[in-house]
Amino acid sequence: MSDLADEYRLDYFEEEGFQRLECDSCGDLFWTRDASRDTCGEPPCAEYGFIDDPGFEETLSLEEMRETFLSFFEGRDHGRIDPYPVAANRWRDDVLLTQASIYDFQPHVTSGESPPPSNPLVVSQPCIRMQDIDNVGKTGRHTMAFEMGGHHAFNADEGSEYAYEGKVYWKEECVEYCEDFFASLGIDLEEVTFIEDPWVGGGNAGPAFEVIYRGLELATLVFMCFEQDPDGDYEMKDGNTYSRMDRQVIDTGYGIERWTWMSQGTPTVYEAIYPDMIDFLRSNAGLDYDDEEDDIVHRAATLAGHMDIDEAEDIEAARDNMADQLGVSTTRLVELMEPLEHIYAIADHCRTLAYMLGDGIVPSNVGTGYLARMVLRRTKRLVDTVGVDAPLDELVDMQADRLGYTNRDTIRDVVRTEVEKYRETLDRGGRKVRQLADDYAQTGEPIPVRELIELYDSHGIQPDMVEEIAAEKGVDVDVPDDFYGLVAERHGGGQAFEDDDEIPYEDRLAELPNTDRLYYEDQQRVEFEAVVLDVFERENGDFDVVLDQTMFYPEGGGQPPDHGTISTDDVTGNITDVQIHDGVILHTCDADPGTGEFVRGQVDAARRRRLMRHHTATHVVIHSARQVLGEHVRQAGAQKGVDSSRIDISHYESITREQVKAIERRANEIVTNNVPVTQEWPDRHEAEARHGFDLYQGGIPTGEQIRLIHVAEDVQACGGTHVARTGDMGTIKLLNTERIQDGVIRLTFAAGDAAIEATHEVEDALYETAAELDVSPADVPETATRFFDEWKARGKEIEDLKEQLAQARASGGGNSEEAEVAGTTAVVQRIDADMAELRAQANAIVEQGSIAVLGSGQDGAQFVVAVPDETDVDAGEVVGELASRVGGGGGGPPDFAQGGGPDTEKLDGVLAEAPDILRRVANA
RNA sequence: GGGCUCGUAGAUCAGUGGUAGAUCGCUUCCUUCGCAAGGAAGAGGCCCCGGGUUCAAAUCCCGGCGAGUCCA
Repeated sequence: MSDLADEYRLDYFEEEGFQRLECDSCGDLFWTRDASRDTCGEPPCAEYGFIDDPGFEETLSLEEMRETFLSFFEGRDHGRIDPYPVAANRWRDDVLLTQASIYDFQPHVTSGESPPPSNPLVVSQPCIRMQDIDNVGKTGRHTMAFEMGGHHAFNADEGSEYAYEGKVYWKEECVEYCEDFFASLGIDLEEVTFIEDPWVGGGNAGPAFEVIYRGLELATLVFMCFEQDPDGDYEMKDGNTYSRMDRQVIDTGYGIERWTWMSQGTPTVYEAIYPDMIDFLRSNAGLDYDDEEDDIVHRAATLAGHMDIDEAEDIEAARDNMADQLGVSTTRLVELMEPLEHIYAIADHCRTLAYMLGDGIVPSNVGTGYLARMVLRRTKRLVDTVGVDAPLDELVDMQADRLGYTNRDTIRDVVRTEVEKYRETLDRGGRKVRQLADDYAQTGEPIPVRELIELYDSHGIQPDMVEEIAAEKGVDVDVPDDFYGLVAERHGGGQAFEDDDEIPYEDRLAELPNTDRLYYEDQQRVEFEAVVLDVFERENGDFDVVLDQTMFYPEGGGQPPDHGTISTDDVTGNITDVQIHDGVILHTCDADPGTGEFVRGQVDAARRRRLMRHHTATHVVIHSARQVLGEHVRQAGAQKGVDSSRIDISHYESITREQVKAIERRANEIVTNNVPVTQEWPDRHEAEARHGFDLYQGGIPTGEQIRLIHVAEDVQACGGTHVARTGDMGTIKLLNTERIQDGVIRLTFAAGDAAIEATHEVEDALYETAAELDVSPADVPETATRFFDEWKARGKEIEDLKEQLAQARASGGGNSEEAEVAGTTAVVQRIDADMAELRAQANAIVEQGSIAVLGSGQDGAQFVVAVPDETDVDAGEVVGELASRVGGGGGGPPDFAQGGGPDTEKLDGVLAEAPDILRRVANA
């Protein structure tokens, strides 16, 4: 095993007279110019040393700090690039949110597949880290939303075949840049420490420094140069072994907020970065502190570094400790600090929401939408707790305004919709808990944990809300410490792994050249000639054929593969599937054309035309949906087909019929305008700069160049095949909309002849209905309503008549037998009617004070037995006896029972025995 | 992507195999100059849809649709 220690021995440190020391308090190793230092300088080993005593020469706002950082590095040959969205899933599929500036360049740049937009480069990247959520407001330094300033350099060994090559700069230069930047802000470099803190993440690793100044970590310098390798020489803190790779990436993170805070020396970072919002919230919540109280708050701020819930094992103990040092009671400290902490958190969470919603995330119960929902609900709770009297959409808007978002109306609309949904959930939850509390109030037992878990997991009701409501009803609640652990347990741990499509002949494929993709050269052509490069026999007897070039479109981007034939002079084979693997296209064929043969290919033109129409229509539909519903609409999945296609879009409400029509109108306008559909292959960074990340509606392509499809003013990165002009689609028809998740709507549509076919189906159904009702199609809805109303009225009338008939029969005899049982008259009667009528009849007889035993031969043999009050005969038992004789069963309460069986022919005989049975039961 | 919960009168819900209920709201009448309130009577249900089990399903089972919620 190699030691990482050597990695930290820099010539720069040597030349500048640095010492490598060990922290007296935590034992971490660090580098410093000041040989007399005892500690590493980071809390909890030290306290904040800049509160009310700014650490830089100048006081800077967040905006000024960002600009200072960017222009410093720009002036040192770093290309300045625009920040990426906070929704990282817009350009990569392995994470949800952007958590660091290096995310912008993963995975394609860090892997060497694509070149960086500039090398070296500098960026100030908005990030969101949900894992810090509990620390926000408490430590004074943690924020969920923040800007990470990063200067990055991508190095690759000479001769390696990456999109970049050679050395830009490495550790020595990086540390020097960092120190120069500090120096440019006028600080004494003697006070800075570099703590050795190896970094591991996402299969890569490397040495790294945490850069500390006056108790605050201001930057992290990561030197990514290892990759996971079971035979590697370096064992890292995650327990895995790593080996050196042929790329070296400089990954730095400068907390722009913290640098701003350092320059101002305010009690917390929040007051430094959005002072106006903090002022607004404080005065709105009525938090006016006098000088003495203010003094406590300020002094507490210097100690707040200890509040980190990751570090401090017990937040209570940390508070006691602080109160002790400040000479006030813990209660008083909490009383002063807690409302402030809430306000800080509100400001931060609103900024987080502004980022998320501004980037088009729609609250939902899945993915990033769920995270947005969680943050919003938490924020709403804080706002209510601390007593801020302003609508949440206004608070989020303050941040959206500050951050310069242009879609502020949509953001507010989304927040209002979501707050309303939350209110309904709380209402529903409140009712549910009250009901439950009433139940337990009766028994006097506390509400059990089982119920609490159910309330939270299935209904989203927090245990503290249950406690609150239960307390009103005087019911105890026992919330266990490991509550959320118990919830997790209920979900089980099983994680299904998806099988990668392994190809048995992967090695041979790797040696074949990439197939020439003729379908990009001329998307309208369906015939071509090619040479067979290789043939692989599949297990089921089919063959996978590799050609030097092909017109067949392989499955991809939601577009199914082409079908068709390939033929030599001797053999013709049907192509049933086409797949692409690392640039090599496999044609699944039911015949073997023979390696080296010359083949003619013929694509199934009708199928392909339909797929192309649907693919272009997909672009047109999402473009129209964005125009009708708003810019936040984004593709959340799509599947093209031959008869219809579907596209899932993000949207926060269900879509109205009017909106569907508007989308359809807009889409067909584009069709009617008959504009050309064009493709181009620009450099990916150039394309991103020109069109933004909305390009990637259908997924993230790889490579230096990406293919763009232009349809009218719509531009999307897309690998599919398209019609030449929009008019070729003929027409676009939306067939259905459904809400497949909260916040995700599925639009099903058809284009061209498929649209006509789909319309015919709907019309056929309507015309058949109209013919059946004998009215014109336009009158169908009205007629259906009338029929339904009449049907209901008749049902009531029949019920009424049955009642009357029963009364009449009961008083007018009929074919009934009478017998004396238990001092009462028993009426035994056969009426071949349904159960409802039998019941009505039985009730009528009982009202006259007699026992009723009724049988029906309609629909098998059925009985109803009813007994007047205070007559000692169990109707249930009687029915049981009767029913068992016709091969069935029955039962019911003692005064009214029903039953039956299949043997209808025995009915009369059984009814004749009824008086005997009644007597037997009465005597029992 | 997975787990869980729920669909019954206009609203909120009870009913967990055996005659579909409560509260509020609604209609009419009584009391009142009128309103609020009170009293009396009444209307209002494809028990989400489709299959299955059963003599019998709102109730149990399966599938679908719709809503909610927790987690990745």
